[in-house]
Amino acid sequence: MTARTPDSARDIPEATVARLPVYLRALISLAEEGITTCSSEELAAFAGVNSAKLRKDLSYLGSYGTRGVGYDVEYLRYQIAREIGVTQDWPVVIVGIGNLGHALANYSGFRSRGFRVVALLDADPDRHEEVVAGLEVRSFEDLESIVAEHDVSIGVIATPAVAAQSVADRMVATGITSILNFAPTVLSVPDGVGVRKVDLSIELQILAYHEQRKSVAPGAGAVS
Amino acid sequence: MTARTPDSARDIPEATVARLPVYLRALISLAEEGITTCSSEELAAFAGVNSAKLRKDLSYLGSYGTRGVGYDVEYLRYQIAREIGVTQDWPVVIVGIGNLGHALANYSGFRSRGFRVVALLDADPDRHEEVVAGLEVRSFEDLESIVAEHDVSIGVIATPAVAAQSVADRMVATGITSILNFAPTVLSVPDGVGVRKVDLSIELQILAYHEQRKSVAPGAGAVS
DNA sequence: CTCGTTTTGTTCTCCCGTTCACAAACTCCT
DNA sequence: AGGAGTTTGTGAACGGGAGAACAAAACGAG
Repeated sequence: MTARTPDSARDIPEATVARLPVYLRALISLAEEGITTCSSEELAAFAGVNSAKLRKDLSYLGSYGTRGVGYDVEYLRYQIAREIGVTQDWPVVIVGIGNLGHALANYSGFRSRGFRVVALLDADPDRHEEVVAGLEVRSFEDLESIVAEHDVSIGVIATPAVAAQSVADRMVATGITSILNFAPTVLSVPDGVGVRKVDLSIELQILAYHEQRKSVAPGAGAVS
Repeated sequence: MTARTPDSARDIPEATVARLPVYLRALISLAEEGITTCSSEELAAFAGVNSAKLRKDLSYLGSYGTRGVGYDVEYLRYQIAREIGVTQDWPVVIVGIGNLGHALANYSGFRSRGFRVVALLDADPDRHEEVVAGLEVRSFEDLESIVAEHDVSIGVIATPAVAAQSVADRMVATGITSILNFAPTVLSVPDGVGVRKVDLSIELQILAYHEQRKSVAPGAGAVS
C-alpha cells in the first residue's frame, strides 16, 4: 500500500485517461435520468466496459465509492470532471474552415463539455467575410494576437494535409501546447506539445480490413 | 521459423492493423515524390513511428523487403493496400446529414482511398430535397433497398446521440457488418459486427487533461 | 451486537505490444 | 572471388494494461 496522495500528482495510465471522458458522459446521462447512485456494474454497462476495469480506473483517482452501496453519481461526475480539467472553460481556436471546420465550429458538444471556440481562422481571404456559428472567419495572420488575448492553449487543425505542418509550427510558435489534428498527416512538434489525431479514412480502412477478413475466413472476432 | 503462409490467413495484431493505413499513406506520398525505394528508417520517419516497430509490422504481411536495400515503394504500397482490402471499392452509406454528415459526404479522402459514398440518408424530411456532394439526400426508410442494391457492408453514423443506437440496430438488421460511429454514444451490436467510434470531444478532453497537468507539474511527457 | 449480503478497492496473473539487439542476406567495391 | 558495409527480419527481454479473484468495508436484519 503506497502513501496516500489525496490531492493530485498521481500518474494516471494513458489508457485510463482515454476512458475517463466516456465515464463522464455516462454519469451525465445517468444524472439526467434522475439516478443518484449507481454500482460499478451499472456504470460499466453504460460505458461499454468491464466492471473490473472501471473500478480499477476510478481507483487511480481516489476512493470515491462506498462499499456495499456504489458511487454517488453527482459526486463522481464532479470528481472526474475536475480530474480531466473540464470544470473550467478551455478556449480553442479552429484553423481551416472548410467542410470539416464548419462542422466543428457548429458542433455543440464542444461547448457543452467545457470547450469554447474563440476564433475561426482560414488562410483563404475569400472566406474572411463569412460568419460561421456566430463567429466571423478571420485571417490566419491573426493567430498570434488571438492566442495572446484569450490565453489559448488548444488548437484544432482542419486544413488540407499540405498546410497542416506549417499551421502546427505556427501554433507552437505562438504558445499553443495541445493540438487536435484532423488533417491526414503526421505532425512533428517539439517535446512538451501534445498532439492527438483523428483520421476519418484510417478508421474506415481498419473496418475494411476486418470486413475483408470476414468474407474470406468466417469466424473473425470483434473489432474495437 | 514457422511454416510459410504466403497467401493469407495469418493473424495480424490489432495494433499493427491500425498502423497499416498510416504506412500506406506514407508510401503514397513517397511515390508521388518519385521515390522508388526506401529503407525502414526513412519510411518510419515518414509515418512517425519507430523503425523496429515498422519492420515488425511489415513482417506480419510477409517478407516484402530486400536486405541491404530496403523496400520497393510501389510494390509495398500494393501489398499493404491489398492486405487492408482497399484495392477494391467499398460502398458506404452515411446516415445523418447534419453539419458533420455534410462534411463527411464532401470529404474527398474517402473516395481517393477506396471508399465510395453511395447514399446519404436522413430522418428529417426537410432535408430530402437537398443535394449534397452530388447525391440527393434520401429517406432513412430507403436504407434496406440501398444496402441490397449496392451490396453495402459499411455504414457511417453521423446522427445526434439519441438516434444512434436505433440507426445502428436498423443497419445491422439490413445486413451491414461494419459501423463507423461519430455519435457520442456507446453502441451495442451483436457479435460479428465491427464498430469503430470517433468522438471529437473525447479527444479534446484528453488534451485538456494533459494540458491541466502541465500547468500544475511542469515535466509531463508527450501525449501520444 | 452479530451475521449475512452487497459492492468497492486491490492484488495477482496473463497477454499483448514495444523495443533492443543481432544473425541472415544482399550490394558494392576492390 | 572475397570482404566491408547496409538493411531486413526476428528472437528475446521488458513494460503496461486487462481480467479474475479476493479481502476489506459498509449496510441491514434479527
